[in-house]
Amino acid sequence: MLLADDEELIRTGLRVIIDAEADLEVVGEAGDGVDALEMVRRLKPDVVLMDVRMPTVDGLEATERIVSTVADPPKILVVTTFDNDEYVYQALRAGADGFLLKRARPDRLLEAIRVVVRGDSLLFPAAIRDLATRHRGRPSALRRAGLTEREEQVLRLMATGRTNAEIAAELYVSAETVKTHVGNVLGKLRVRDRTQAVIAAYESGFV
Amino acid sequence: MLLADDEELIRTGLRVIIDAEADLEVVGEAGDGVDALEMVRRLKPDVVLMDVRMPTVDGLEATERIVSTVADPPKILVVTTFDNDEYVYQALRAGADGFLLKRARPDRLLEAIRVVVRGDSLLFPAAIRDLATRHRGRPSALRRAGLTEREEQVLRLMATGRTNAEIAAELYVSAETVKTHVGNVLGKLRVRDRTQAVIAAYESGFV
DNA sequence: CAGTGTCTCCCCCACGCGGGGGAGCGCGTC
DNA sequence: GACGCGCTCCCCCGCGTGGGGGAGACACTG
Repeated sequence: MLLADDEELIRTGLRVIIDAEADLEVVGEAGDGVDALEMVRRLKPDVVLMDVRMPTVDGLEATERIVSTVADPPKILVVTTFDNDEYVYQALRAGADGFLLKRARPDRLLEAIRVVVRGDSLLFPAAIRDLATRHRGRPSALRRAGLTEREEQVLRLMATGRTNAEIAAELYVSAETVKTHVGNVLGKLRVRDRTQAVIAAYESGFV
Repeated sequence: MLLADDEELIRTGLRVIIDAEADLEVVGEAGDGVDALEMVRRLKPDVVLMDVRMPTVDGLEATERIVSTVADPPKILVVTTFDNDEYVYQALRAGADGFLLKRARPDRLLEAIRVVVRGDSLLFPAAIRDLATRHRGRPSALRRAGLTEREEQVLRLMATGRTNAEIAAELYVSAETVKTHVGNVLGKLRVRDRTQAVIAAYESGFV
């Protein structure tokens, strides 16, 4: 396992916790993203505990580079301090295998590591759930907006970046008809323009 | 624990697996969303295994209703058949505590249940990860688009649904300046209009 | 049967938006 | 100092967009 964190104190703490386990072993420590990438290539660890905020290259960028450039990349657990951290999704999109809070209890930390090592699963700490669900309530808003089937179709096509003319061609109707549907969607969603409608669609998980 | 699935075969299979465990007990079975909601109110289970596709009210809607209307709601594990199921995010946003594939091995299923019961954690099966990371590669596209700091600011404000004039007011610059930045953003992201730019921002995890 | 709702199409009009061009300023680099 | 670059501001122009109005066809329901 490789530890990547710019604070030595954190690295030491993690090392103590991890080395106490018979089945886990720390093979190296990196202080920034560049070091992390280099050490991954050289030491070929099976797991990396990756801090987000680091000098030179942050943990997200490092994760992305590792996943996209290293053959048979290690499992990467992104570790961060704040539970309201907006990096969660970005971490997963960058190719991380898991996400964890630094203040998690050691047994949870070890469990997360084992889960990631063993299978290919993601373990989310509790507080992170809020990030996934922070937009709750709103889907109902969109759901209860009472969009008709046609209006939903149009909204979906709007959310692909199409113009009214393109939507019209896609649905085999006139552009005027699409305009009507779009207008109805905007009214029902109580938004000003198509951009806000698309945002509402994304925020509510509609797309 | 409550099982909610429209296929009796599935319910039976789950019941057999679960009842074999000493610490887990199935207290009821629901065949659709309405039943599930009613039984949650009546039986007050601590966990619900919720299928997505069900008659009357689907599992997502049922989850949302339970979470938003039941006092002290049970933990809800959404169970689905397909690993390319786009319902994952919607499930989490609806308030589900976890997501699981039906074809998961029984021990994984039981582990997921225990994780959800014990703490408040989310367990993602492997294939689900692709959903979180399906837009990978693209963030780099956006990242490598070479947006300047100001352009990033403008893009973020665009992604909140603001007009150029509002962005201008927010940044204390003229609307013409904002137009220039917007134009640069569109060019660098290779998109046609602000709606597509916002979509790109969402798809790449920029927001 | 009448009423409601949805989908379809049309008109006019104001305006935000994006594309084209140019231009000055401050900054750091070579 | 020259140069590149980012930020700022301005012009004109075409057009997609959204708001206002109306209207006919069809299906479903009370």
